[in-house]
Amino acid sequence: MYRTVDASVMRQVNKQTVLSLIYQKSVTSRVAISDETGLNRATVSSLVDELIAEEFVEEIGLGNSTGGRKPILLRFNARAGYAVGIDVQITHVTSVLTNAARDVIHYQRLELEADHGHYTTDWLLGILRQEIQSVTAAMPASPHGVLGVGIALPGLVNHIAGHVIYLPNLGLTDWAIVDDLSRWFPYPFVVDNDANCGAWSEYLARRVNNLVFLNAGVGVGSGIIINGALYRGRDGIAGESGHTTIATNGLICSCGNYGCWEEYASERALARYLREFGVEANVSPHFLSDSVRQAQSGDSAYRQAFQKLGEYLGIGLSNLLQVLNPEVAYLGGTVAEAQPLVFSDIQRVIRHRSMGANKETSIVIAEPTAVALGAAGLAISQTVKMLPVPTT
Amino acid sequence: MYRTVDASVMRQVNKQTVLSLIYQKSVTSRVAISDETGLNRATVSSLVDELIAEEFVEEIGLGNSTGGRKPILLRFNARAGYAVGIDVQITHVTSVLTNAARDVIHYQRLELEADHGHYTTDWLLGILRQEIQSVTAAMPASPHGVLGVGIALPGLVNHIAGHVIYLPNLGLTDWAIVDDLSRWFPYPFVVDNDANCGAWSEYLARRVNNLVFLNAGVGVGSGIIINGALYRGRDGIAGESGHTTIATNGLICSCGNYGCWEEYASERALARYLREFGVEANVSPHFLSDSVRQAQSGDSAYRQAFQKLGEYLGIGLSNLLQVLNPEVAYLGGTVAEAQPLVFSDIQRVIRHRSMGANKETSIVIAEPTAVALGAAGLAISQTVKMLPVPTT
DNA sequence: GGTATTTCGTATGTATGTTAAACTAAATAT
DNA sequence: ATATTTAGTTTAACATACATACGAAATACC
Repeated sequence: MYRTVDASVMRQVNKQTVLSLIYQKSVTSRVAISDETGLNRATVSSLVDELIAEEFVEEIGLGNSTGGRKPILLRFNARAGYAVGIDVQITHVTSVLTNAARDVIHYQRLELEADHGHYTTDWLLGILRQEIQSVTAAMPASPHGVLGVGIALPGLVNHIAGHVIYLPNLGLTDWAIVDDLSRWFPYPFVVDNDANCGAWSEYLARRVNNLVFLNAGVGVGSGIIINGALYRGRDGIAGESGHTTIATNGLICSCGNYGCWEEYASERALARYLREFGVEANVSPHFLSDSVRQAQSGDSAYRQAFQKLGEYLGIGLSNLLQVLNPEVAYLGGTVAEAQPLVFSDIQRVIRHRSMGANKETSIVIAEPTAVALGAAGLAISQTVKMLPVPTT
Repeated sequence: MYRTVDASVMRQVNKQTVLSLIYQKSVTSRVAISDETGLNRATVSSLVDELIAEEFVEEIGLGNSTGGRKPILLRFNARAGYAVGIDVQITHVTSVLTNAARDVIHYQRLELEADHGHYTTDWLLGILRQEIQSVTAAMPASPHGVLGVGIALPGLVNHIAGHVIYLPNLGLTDWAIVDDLSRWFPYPFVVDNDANCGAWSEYLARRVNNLVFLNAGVGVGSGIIINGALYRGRDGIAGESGHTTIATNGLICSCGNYGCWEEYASERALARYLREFGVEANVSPHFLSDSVRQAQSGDSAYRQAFQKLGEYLGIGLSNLLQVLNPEVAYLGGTVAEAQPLVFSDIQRVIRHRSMGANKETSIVIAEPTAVALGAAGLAISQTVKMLPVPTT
């Protein structure tokens, strides 16, 4: 409840500051850390010594002198441990193995049967087990081993309890997923919403303190970073921007509401636009990439459908910018693959619909692995307590 | 940049914790503080002694014993100093004088000429000077005197520089308001957006860590509290929810965009609905309260217009809930006066359009003085550094 | 009524941790 | 060769919270 500070908290905070700094920089030195943080050089020395003893930091030789003793270069020990990140989407599962510095060591993608029909927790548990097994097989030996396994899911998740609340596209509810996985593996597990994972990934990579990560695929959701921490809201369901109204009397949505953004800016929306232009279209594992190819080969129905998608992405993004005034907005999910076809329309609509400084907000396309990487990053952050903490 | 902790920061944080606790509680004691915070009793004693010396805390006698020595009761010294809060709206100006505990000592309201036409900074400066003068005349003597003057403005404000960026309804831009006021008074000044002030007021009153304050009057804006601090975004313009799209091809808004929420859920919108129902109507100082009276006297055009207003308030509020998942949403501004006429429609729409737990978010009607009180609260928080800080 | 017990608050000594300053180490500059 | 500069360590001083003991002042109980 009340946060008080004693000597040990003081040291912990300072140690976290030092490790975070080393984590961000590729290389640095004790004096450089002292200069940047304002901590006394003696304090930095003592903290760094501890971090070296814990094998989270390593000395990698001497740097260049500028007229005096050469600094001992310090680096975050990327090989301190490894983490697994798994991004579960309705059409495919992306898994990564990263080292502690979040470099991707191994990547794999599994297509899911589009017509599988009904999904069960057992079925998904089996897939996750297999993914964890095959990904960790690629892991080298290390002092800390598996720092954690992060799982990104498309829907509502109680990240504290490690429970699935509701995954609309998979039709799964109330599942103690972390408990089930813990029966099979001795690793620390983390589950979170996919957009939250994406947001955390971008935060760790660029340290933008206030950002929005839009995950647009079959559905649309967003992750929000505020003051360098994930913002989850009262019930952990903040960022459900896919189900905000952008057309008061618009199309009915799967959630029962009318005019939800998701109905206008998702893969499902793209398929509908295509049908409106006379093209037979339905969401499937390669639907989006196939459509991008069609559009790029010059098919005008496809081009127009993507243009419409871009405009609606712009409308909803503009709404997010107006409410949150973030430093950067990231566009991730499968829709990000359509960047060349939608980006200019997104930008145009934002410039038209946003006010003042929001017009200039940079919109950045995220890598396809962002969500899986973020899940791994969450797992690392949770285990290595001295790195940035996702929740305040 | 980097937050480090030494002994003095440690003490400062703990002192802030102690004073914040005393500020919230009506009365408490040293041991109770120790129990609640976990701080050692000796530490609490020492911190409380300092706070008493600074006259921010006072001992008010002995409490009841439960079988031992009676506790010395402690209380925040409400008479430590006073603060002024001024809420500037297009139709009226509300000013309050509060003591350090934010009890209202004096209140006054000034109607503004609706047909004044063109507003100037000199004109507004004159009004503010007069308000400050007459409000501080009611101020008793105190150890800290005027802790600060807070001014809430309807529009974009750079609260750090103390500059007005743009007040759309008043047509004022680029005004170093704090500099101008500082030439006339030796008080610490704070300016902020009106909705931010309202949000801060509700936070101080109830300590809800994540909330949204909707200020709906002639225009619509919102203030956002996240993790117990005002969230302002990159450029200090977060919360411009009045200019989010709720109707893609809707009415043109003063901002140039189409389908802004503000065009559907403000006093201007109410006037339009009334005209649609055949009633001659325009925004003026008493337009809203007059309309409420008309509706309550049974006029069906007015009732229907308010119902429509309620529905659209619900749509936009639902969007805010979906994105921010706050603990509570507060409805302030003049539109709050219409509570009996709009509340059930707001609730109904939210229950229909929001997902899961957001359906149950409590919507609370704010007092008409909330914004002015919040401006005073910001001024106090800025001066008395040991109270909750509005920005992290 | 006297004594034990409980609770509040303070005084004292200790532990922890940061800082300042002196010092050592090791480089470059002259 | 010597002076100067920069990196990192050692040492003593200082600040602060904490544990413990203690005194103050009430209630509970015989």
